[in-house]
Amino acid sequence: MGIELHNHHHKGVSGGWGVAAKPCDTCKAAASAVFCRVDSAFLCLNCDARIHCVNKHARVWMCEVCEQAPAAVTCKADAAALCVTCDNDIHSANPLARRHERNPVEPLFDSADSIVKSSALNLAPNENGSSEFSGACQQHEEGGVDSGAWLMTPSSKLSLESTNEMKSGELFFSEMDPFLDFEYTNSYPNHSAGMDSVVPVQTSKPPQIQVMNNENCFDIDFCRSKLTSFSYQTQSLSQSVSSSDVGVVPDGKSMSDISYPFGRNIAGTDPNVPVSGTSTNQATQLCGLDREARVLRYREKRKNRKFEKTIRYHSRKAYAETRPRIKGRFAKRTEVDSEVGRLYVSPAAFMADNQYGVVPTF
DNA sequence: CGATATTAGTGAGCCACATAGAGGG
DNA sequence: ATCCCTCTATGTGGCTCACTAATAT
Repeated sequence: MGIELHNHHHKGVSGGWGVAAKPCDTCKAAASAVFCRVDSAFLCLNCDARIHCVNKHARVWMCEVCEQAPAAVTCKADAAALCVTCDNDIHSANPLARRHERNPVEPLFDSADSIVKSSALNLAPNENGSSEFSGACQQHEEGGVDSGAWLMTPSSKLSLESTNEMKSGELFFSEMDPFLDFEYTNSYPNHSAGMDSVVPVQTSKPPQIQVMNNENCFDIDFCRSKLTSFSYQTQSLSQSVSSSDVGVVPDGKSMSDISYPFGRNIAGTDPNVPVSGTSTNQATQLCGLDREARVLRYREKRKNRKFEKTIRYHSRKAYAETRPRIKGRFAKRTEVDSEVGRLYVSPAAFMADNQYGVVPTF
């Protein structure tokens, strides 16, 4: 059941820009959630649980963007696990993206399904009717240290979002790229540094991070600790929205977990997983094609967004780079300069070397 | 703790000239 | 309709300077 919905959303929204998520190599029906390195197989949660209940091979989550390849890194700013291709694609788009802090993804050895479920369990309301997460949130808001929200797994992120929505009714815009679309007023400790908050300074090591080996690889605890240690200031989110995109994706009725397919299982779609309340179910049902289209449009827009200077005419760039300057300003080219310039580098040759469109002028 | 000085960061503007594109013949 | 020519606006990178913010005294 959960897998079916999972798959549905893979194809509809998060499934790699219209491309269906990679199917499970075993059942061929559900979308793969993890990749087993030992077996070289893509597995859905159910098959993974069945196969790896005994043989606990090292597996990794699927890339959250393309869902076609195993994740290779986790991006702190995007709060996502990405494959090598998507990582290169996304984080080479602009200087801001390049500054995103990424860490090698660490394999999981427990059943992915159990991890998902344990995440949900940790989100179950306690006696006070609030989840552990909300407590962590509260602690954070009371002066706690940002404990690395970016380290959440897809499932835990979703759980967090849905729980948060259930609790406060506020939107949780995890889908948004916070550093590009919002003005966070205080979401991160070092926000005063402006865009430098892209790579937040960690004054204290997040509890869910464990140094695994001498290769500076972090063990991202995909199980439970991330949920309880995670903290986020939803208030700052809801109050600091400034982008026109904001009104596009989260509609206040549905979950904002489109990019976190694994989490759907715990969002009320898996009968085996306890979910606090029915609002998430209702919210899921309210996910319409319109919203999916909006989300898709947003993600495409975000993916293609570039903040660096766009060179429209490479030929002009080539000329500008070869032109003589005086204190940075373009200077008149003397005959000597012209000769030197031609001998030194011909813009046409430069463009030809760089495979630009050449407009011969010499 | 407030005032002043210093440092750091940011963005607009300038320059010459090849070229894209519009317009006319 | 097509081609050719002329003219104009555009875009290009490195540097300076003015301004603001942050930090130090």
